[in-house]
Amino acid sequence: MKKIYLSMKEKEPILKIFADKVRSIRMQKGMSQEHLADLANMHRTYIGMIERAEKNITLINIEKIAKALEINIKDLV
Amino acid sequence: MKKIYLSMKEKEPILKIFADKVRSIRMQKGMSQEHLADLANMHRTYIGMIERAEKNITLINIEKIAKALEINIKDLV
DNA sequence: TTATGTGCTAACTATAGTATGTTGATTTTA
DNA sequence: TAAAATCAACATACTATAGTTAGCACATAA
Repeated sequence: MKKIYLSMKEKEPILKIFADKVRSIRMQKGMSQEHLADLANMHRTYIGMIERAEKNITLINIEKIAKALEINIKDLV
Repeated sequence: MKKIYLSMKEKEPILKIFADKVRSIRMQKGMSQEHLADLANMHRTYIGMIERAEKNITLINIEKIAKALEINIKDLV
């Protein structure tokens, strides 16, 4: 039997808000997804998934991204 | 072979901060873990784990707890 | 063309989320 | 004060999904 992986296809509003903030702040800083990923010690494609609101990110990773973007966590939620 | 479940034994600072905020706001409102769990549509023991900083909570659940406590997400992070 | 940036599928491993049950401490009430 | 009820810690253990990665497609730029 084939497993199906949807992972957040329906785009929870809170994830969409988070996603948009990450993307807009990253672009403001002229940073590529890959560069942000390196700074946050994450994988390029994971940042992509976050910015497409496809993953329900955990608090520890929210903090990692905030640090990489040099902003306060509060400004991401 | 026996599986070992440690789940966040080392208490990440960010989780501890979150945990303490949930607990203090919950107690300020004279609410039991069980009552908060009901309001947030979660299990009693899960709230306990969060308040002991044993789980790396996801953004959707952060929002659920904030709503149950009638506060802004920003005040939890 | 070659390099850079992103989207997207797929698949795997680690762990978050859910739940049951026991213990012990404190509070309430009979 | 004994019993009953309430509250929370903690040990398991299962299932769902977050986290990580490889690889291909398709732009646009240089």
